[in-house]
Amino acid sequence: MTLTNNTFTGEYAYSLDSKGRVNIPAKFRQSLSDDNEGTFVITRGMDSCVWVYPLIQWKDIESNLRNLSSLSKINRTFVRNTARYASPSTYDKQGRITLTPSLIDYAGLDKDVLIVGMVNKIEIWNPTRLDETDKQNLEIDPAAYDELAKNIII
Amino acid sequence: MTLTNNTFTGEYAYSLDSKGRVNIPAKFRQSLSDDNEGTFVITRGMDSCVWVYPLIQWKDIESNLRNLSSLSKINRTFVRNTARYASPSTYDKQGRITLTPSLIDYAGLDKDVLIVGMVNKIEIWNPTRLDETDKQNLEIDPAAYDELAKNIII
DNA sequence: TAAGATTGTGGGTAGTTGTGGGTAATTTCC
DNA sequence: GGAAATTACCCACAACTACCCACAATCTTA
Repeated sequence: MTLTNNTFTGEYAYSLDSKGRVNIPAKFRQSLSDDNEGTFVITRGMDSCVWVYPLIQWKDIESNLRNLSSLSKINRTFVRNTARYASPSTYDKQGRITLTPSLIDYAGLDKDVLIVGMVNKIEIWNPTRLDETDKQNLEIDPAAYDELAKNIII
Repeated sequence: MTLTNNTFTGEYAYSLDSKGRVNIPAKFRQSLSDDNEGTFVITRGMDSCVWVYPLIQWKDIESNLRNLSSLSKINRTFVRNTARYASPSTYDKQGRITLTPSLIDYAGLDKDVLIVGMVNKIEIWNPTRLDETDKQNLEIDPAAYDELAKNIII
């Protein structure tokens, strides 16, 4: 059952095939609203994973980028860094999207991948790397958590 | 599949042939709306790369330039530098545009080039120069960068 | 519990895409 | 005006991609 459109939660162990395709969990596809036309935009995540946005979510980002004048150097850099690794991918009849070799390399993906719902987007991880990242995050500054707590009620 | 007209994202490694031709990635050509008549306007970028605009996007810039009064010195300089190096280029049956020797020289292009989608335009880079530019940009003011990122929820 | 539908995974094939080069038309220059 | 250089247009081909079908495992439902 779908709770809210374009909202993703949960974790799934799937596999990347020899052609660079990964299945998008059926639950995630069902959550996608029709105006996405079965399309996601994949890009580099801030951690070493792949970020997968529903198309309409990405379009929003895109229209913000479009309004940044290229006269400013910092704008150019920001637009370039954001747009450079992003590419749309429509899922096939079997529900798979194709990842670019460059993204597979960036995230260090192998056959086994972990797909994680991140509410408004999806992350694709090499399971080993996610473990390592988790461990590093244990050392996170408790003060930072307290700061977060001010902004969100859980 | 075309998501949005005249919108470009992603990075592609292509090659410049001995006749000064570069392929425009198929995805970019498909994104071009018909009123562009397969034509781009190529010019010098503000970084050391070539900027490639869809024709209609360029026309828009042109009309903005028209509104800048030549009474101001900075306006005159800006208009001159922008208009001076711009020339239209229609892609051939194989999807390639021809770059002028002057632009190839300006961007220091060699056989291998990197084509980067910048949302409303396209950049053509010598990969080495882009690397260098990336490194320099690490020294960019992080506060200003964060300010930008804050307004665009990624 | 059994039949049917759905889901994840693998692979084959036809069409598309990137790249190189050839030839005819056009332009430039002496 | 004619030769040389440049440009525009065409063809060829290897590599890649999108699309299709198949099948086993899982889940749903009666």
